[in-house]
Amino acid sequence: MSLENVRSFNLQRAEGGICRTSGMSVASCTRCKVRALAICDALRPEEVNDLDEIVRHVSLDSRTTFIREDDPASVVYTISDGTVRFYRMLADGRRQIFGFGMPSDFIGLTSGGRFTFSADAVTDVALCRMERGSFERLLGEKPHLMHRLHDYATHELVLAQEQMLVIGRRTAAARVCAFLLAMRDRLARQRGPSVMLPLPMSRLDIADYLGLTIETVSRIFSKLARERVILIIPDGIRFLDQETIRRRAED
Amino acid sequence: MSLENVRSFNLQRAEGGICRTSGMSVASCTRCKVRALAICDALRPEEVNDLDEIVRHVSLDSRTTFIREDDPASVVYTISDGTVRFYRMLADGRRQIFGFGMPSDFIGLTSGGRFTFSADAVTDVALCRMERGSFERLLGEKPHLMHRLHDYATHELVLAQEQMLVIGRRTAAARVCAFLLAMRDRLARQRGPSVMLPLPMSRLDIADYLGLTIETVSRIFSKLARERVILIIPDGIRFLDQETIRRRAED
DNA sequence: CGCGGCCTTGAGAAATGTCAACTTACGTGG
DNA sequence: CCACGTAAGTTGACATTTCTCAAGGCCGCG
Repeated sequence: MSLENVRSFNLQRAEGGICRTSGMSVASCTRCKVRALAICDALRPEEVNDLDEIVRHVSLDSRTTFIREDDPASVVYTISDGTVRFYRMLADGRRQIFGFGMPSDFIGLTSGGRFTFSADAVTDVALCRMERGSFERLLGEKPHLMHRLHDYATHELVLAQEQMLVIGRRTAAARVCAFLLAMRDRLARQRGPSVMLPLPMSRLDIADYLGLTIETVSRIFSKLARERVILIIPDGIRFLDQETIRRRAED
Repeated sequence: MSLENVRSFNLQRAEGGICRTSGMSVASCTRCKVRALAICDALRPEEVNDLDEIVRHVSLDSRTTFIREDDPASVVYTISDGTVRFYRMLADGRRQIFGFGMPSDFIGLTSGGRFTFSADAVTDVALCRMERGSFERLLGEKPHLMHRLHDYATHELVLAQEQMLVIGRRTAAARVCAFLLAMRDRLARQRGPSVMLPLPMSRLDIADYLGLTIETVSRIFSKLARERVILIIPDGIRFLDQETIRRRAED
């Protein structure tokens, strides 16, 4: 391991902790395209107005860091568009990405009043921002929302445990294949099944999610492409032989 | 990686899914020693009777498997005594332990109606068992309990992410040191600080928790002992130089 | 006293990381 | 529109960590 693991992440800084508000941001939750998948779905149509009261729609440029580890967790978000990465870093620059947030994902499960992770926009991103106080008041009034949030947290826990298994006990090639399948399944739930898989995150992001180096990830992508299991296209891949990927994900 | 990763885990089987009921099992939640640390603490003293109505106290011999992956998640538990391991296994015998359950821990955060992990008693164990239906009814009646459970789930998620960082980005020695410190802190919350750390789980369990092999864990324990950083004692260790362990946990 | 389970240690193998060079893609300014 | 500069990705050669396999030690229990 190199002593100083210096890497340039080339990040923007979100001004004053809040991000520029986009022109699109006045849209109402009523017309939200991802509501059915988000925790907001727990509210009945007539309750959605209560959401509009506390939501501020914000847009972030790609590479913007909008949550920093140890920040007071005074806001929560729902992602309405784009991809986000959640991570922690070690003093020497090593980074572990905990997951990628996609539209409908909730951001704000924290313990002890502070964020235990940082978050950046991987692509341009649109978020619904709520003050934590307002959100918790709403939770108190709407048991269904509380219940839905708890289900979400539990699901995230199951995913985190699955990822522990992937990182702790699978070979490098299996991790990459498991990642591709998990991303495909996630996207399918949003937009239906497809052999095209957009991958907005970089190889370095994938490496830091899987506990590998960028070179190892790159070699495995190349090998899969050479064997005609996937086709590498700009910002994504196309699945050519899903059965082989499924098999490799087990190793 | 060996093709067949055969290991003998030497397990008992819990009869009929339920375990022998011990003589001690009639004790009431009112006198429970771990209630203050468990989610039950969310209930006011006069509400604890509602718990007694739905709790069955059960005892398990060490090595008993009492939850199997994919079982319908029809019960939940709180651990009142002993140590439990939670894990998933791959087809070839590789195992990832997600965590060790200790007194006051809740068991039953599941998504989709089935357990996504297995659980064994590491030591003899005492559990409070509740039918999931009864427990969820209670949750519905007691918003404070629901809130407390959600906090518990969120905390578990934060711990799982921390463990992802440990497994994905730390060296073998750092993983072992981080494990020792985490176990110490956890025990300290229960019984106050101590330089004595009992380790009821085997080296194999520790290896499967840290994504390492038993040999690697053993070598690191030996090295720490040779350097007088820890003292290895039967079923545990004694900390001799905590500063060094803290430093090593960062590598 | 002997057996089985767990732990330890050593030697060599394998997987993955490191370092360095090179290619490709893309946006910007001349 | 081209040329350049930068960031991202790829590939090769070599280093290192961790794993694998094998042997032996320790200890509690029948």
